Amino acid sequence: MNKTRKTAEDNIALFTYFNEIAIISQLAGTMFERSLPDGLTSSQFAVLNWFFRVGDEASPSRLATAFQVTAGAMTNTLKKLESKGLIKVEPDSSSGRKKRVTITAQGRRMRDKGIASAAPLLAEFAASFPADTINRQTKELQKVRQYLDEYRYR
Amino acid sequence: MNKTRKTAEDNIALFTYFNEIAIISQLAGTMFERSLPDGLTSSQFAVLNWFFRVGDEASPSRLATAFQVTAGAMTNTLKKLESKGLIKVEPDSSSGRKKRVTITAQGRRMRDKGIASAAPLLAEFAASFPADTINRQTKELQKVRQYLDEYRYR
DNA sequence: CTTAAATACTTTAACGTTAAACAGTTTAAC
DNA sequence: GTTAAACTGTTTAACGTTAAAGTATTTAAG
Repeated sequence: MNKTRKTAEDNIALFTYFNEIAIISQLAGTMFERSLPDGLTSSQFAVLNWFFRVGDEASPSRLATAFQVTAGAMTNTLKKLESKGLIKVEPDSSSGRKKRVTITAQGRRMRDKGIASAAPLLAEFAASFPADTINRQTKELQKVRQYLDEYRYR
Repeated sequence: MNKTRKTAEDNIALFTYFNEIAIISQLAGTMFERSLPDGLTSSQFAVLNWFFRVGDEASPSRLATAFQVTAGAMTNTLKKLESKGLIKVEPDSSSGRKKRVTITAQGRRMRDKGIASAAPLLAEFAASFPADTINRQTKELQKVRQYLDEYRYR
């Protein structure tokens, strides 16, 4: 088998790999979003959950970086959340171009409600896929993510 | 550690897992699409490549199923491909509601050009991630995909 | 100081997707 | 034969995203 041939096969394998990832992303995203309450989207929930996981305060750009979306996309998500009263967006006293984003009490309740709504879905999934299997795969995926993330800015 | 606590941790692990997948899907999709020639999108390329991988003839619904998109999305993709002369869409003589989709010679050339354009990207990736590692992960991802696919129609 | 560059965020247009409504065709039951 | 259900594909509106242009602010260089 010559080198060209091998490369061609590798390419097919990589297409398959990324195709599986794309389909899982799409199916899981749609299913998860449907399980959320009050028309909450995955993006919106992710932001609410960020406050639970990471901290009480954020800037739009920090959130955009955390979720790997453009600043424009985050502006849009934050607007929706703010109009629902789930977050508060204020000018940041430390800098006139920054904004200070915080979660409201209502936002915290919505995050908990989201967790509860999605729980059955996640529990069923967890029953089919052991936690340690998923955690191992997560570590492997993180390496791929990190690679792509660095490649992107070369 | 009680059961409720464990479930909460599992949920966080699953969020992380699906979040990694979503971000990889987005980054890889964007990067790959940028590497494609003549404004070809990932979806369009995927259809052209399907003809190479699977067979010479398809129906819109078969392609929609293969790529897990709605029929409407496939209609849109096929229209674009047809307007570029990369595929041919005809009525299917075997059934009045089906259509018969085939790739043109130009479409085959575009598929090859797409492969060539994306090759450097893929080669660099392949250099960082051994083929057998990727193939093992693909198998694991396929199980997850299959699960979601079945769950979806329950 | 002045000014150019970098930073933070918003706005707009374009794109691909979904869901839902729709039209035409085939299948199957009676 | 008639008719209801299932199937195949299209159209439309809405949505979240990106890229690019734009506004406002801060930083840094001269």
